[in-house]
Amino acid sequence: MSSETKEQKQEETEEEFPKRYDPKVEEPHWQKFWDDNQISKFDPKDTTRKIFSIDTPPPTVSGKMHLGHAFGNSQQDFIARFKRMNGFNVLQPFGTDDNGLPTQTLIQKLKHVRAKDLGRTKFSKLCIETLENELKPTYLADWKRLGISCDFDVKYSTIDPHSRKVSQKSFIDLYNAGRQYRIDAPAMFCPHCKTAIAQVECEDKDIASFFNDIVFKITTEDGKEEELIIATTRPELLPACVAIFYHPEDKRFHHLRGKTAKVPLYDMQVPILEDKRADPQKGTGIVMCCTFGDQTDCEWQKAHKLPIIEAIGKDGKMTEVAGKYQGNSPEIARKLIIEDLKDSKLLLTQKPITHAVNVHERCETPVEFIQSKQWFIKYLDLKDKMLEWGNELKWFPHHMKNRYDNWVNCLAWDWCISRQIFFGIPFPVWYCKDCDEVILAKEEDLPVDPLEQKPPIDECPKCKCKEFIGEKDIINTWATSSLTPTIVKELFKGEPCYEKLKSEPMSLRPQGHDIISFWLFNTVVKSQLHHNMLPWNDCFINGWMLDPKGKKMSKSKGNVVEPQVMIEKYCADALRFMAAGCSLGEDLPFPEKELVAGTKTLNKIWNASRFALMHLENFDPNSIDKEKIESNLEVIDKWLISKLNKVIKAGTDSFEKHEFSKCRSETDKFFWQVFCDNYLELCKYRIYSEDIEPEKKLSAQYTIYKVLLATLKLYSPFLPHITEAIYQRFFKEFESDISIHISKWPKFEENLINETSENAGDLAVDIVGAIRKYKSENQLSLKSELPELNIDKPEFEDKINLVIADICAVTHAKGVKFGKLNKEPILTNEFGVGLYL
RNA sequence: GGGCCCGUGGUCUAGCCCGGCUAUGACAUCCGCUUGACUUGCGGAGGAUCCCCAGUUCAAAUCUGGGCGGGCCCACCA
Repeated sequence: MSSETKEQKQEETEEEFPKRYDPKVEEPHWQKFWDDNQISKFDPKDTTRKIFSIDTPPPTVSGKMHLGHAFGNSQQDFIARFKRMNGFNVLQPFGTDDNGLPTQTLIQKLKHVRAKDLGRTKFSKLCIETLENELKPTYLADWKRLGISCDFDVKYSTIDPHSRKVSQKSFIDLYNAGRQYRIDAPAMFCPHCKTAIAQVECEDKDIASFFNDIVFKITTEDGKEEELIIATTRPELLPACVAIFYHPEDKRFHHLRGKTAKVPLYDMQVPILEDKRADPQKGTGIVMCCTFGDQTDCEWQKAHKLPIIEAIGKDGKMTEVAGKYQGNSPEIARKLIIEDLKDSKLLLTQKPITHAVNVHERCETPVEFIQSKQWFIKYLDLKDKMLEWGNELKWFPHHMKNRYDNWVNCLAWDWCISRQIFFGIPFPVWYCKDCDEVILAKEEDLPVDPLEQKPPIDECPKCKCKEFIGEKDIINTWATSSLTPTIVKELFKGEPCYEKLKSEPMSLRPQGHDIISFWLFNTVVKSQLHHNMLPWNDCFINGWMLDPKGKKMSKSKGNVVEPQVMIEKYCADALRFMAAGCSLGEDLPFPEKELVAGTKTLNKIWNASRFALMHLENFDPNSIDKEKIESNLEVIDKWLISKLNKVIKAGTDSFEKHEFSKCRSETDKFFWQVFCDNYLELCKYRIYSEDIEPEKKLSAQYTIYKVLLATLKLYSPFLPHITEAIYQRFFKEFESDISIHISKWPKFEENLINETSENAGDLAVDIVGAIRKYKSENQLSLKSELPELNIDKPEFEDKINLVIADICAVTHAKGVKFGKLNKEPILTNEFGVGLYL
């Protein structure tokens, strides 16, 4: 070859396989390629392949992917890609959770409107338009930019007509099954947002307050007055006081049993009762029960059938029972009442305290309990079954099941699903104006909006009245998002895969540990109630991505790390590399240096591939006698292939258990230490030498091809972009698959495990290592030539003879001799081999 | 109050289920080298009472019990 053509050739290679890997160009390029070629397509017509279906967590609106998403979705994607390469028809849908209060709040803020000014219909329209046109496209772009292999054509929104239909049907089915009931009940209520809220929407907040010792008066049998001191933080609830409790074993108060006490400032007598929920240690040991100061008050009301006096109304203000305090907020009323108590000498002391108060997590307003008609799902009777269902699920990691069990064991209420907000899925229900009879929508009419549409009947079946009122409340978002498996499956109605999908649980639910008690739990409950089966076989619980100091990321703390910024600074593969390094379920402070390590790995993969492929120019794996080559492989090649197979085995086994991080670390170790640092060096002399026997060169080329391709495949779920970039540049020509991501996962070939070769190879590597150490300690260049190498273990002669050429080539030794020399060895290696020069 | 997880060189971490050589790797530090893919590289060095105490065992980072420390979930919070 003339020097001119050689240069030309060089340039061509450069262009085809540039010296540097540029993720900013490559990543978007391959993302488009996958889109165009529908690499992540779920095939609904395919009834032969096994389905692997993932109940992907639909992100809530905000329009931007945050690091937690990037982390969790990457991990989910590793599993999806692994399954795809293992021959599964993978269903990885893309949903968004646009339902409910978060959306309502966001849209109000973005559009500077108030939901109640527009009304439900107009406001909902605005929400949906903003979601579809402004927020979702950004979301989708973020997901694609990270290389998540969802089938983006399989999409849903928890507010779209399809989900509305599924959700409303769920309500009707549960109603017909007798599990849906509507009662007047104390429900947690946010006076600020003016809606009922569920237990899970509350959080604790420390608030400064006062313990007020208040005097209740009792008239004893002999006509004398006794004073009863009660400590309370909520004197404004005095008008709603319905009873006084002490602990049954608290002898101090036994004499009061059956008596009544007068409520200060109000002309009311309330009974004095026993209940073991009253704590003798707390306050004065005696407690007043008001409608509804807190959860215990609600329980007492139920247990002792106490009257209900509403002191706080649905507008968040004091009601008429509060007398002169009517119309004030509870906060103001409290101040006024305290003043009046002081004036009447009914307030003994005030002790400042800080106590945790249940507040609505979105607005931090203290939660009140108010009496109203709410829809509940009856499920407290199923606690034992719920525990069984939890046992049937396969948990990764297993200990996360404890949280589920803990939650079930602590359940105290049926599930309140009514919300008094504007944006969401309406109840498919009307009420008869006269008798309040419930009129359900017909299934074929779903989805319906009872505020816009008429009920399916003209007159009430009970009272023959012809007027109906549509339900104004909407269904809480969790009651819909707990239906995601059904929402996804129903998208395929009429497709060949539908029956199969419907008849079995989905394969996997990946999600964070923070929502085990609602999303996971509620999904299990709904799936069992509706379909009598688990929603999925496995659930995979990922941890939280914390800030670099290990604190929770939050906008208010200003410690949010944005994945988009990290992708820009490093690249998507680097971010995914990091996500692949964390073990299951563990929270993890954001390790930015893992992204640096990822970038280095990408560089190493690129360069090693570039080197390897440069020397495979005339190698065509399809026109060689594979069997002949395989039976005549050089020892060091067998050594490498044997080690590769062990990595394939370990990597595949751990991936099957969703322990992808082990697969990454095994691959890392093999690729970097075995393949690059040792093998490529050991085989160089065969590659470069002009006068080497062609078989020996071919053996190296065959090995490089095979091992590099397998390594890329092992890396491909984690690093989809760079592996594709290399596959397309070289391997595609010889392999039939249009993308590495739908090629076959490397197969473990037990017959290629070769302990003899591994021993010999390990010995060679060890001797090379010893020489490198010697040179390093003597500050010699690694290229410096050595005279003959003497090895004092003749029993290794056979083994070393197999790899002698490789050793000499790497250490630049002239040759190797065996036998003891009468001088100190330069060093001794771990095989007890003394080396002499 | 109930439950769960975690505690390993300066920092982060693997190993723990299933006990066994000199405890893994990354980053950082120091010394050296530039081997015809890679200064985003290569070789080497220093650096760990594996939280503490007790027990089981020939043998404990690993198993058991107790303690200390950190975190999370749930409940309570008159």
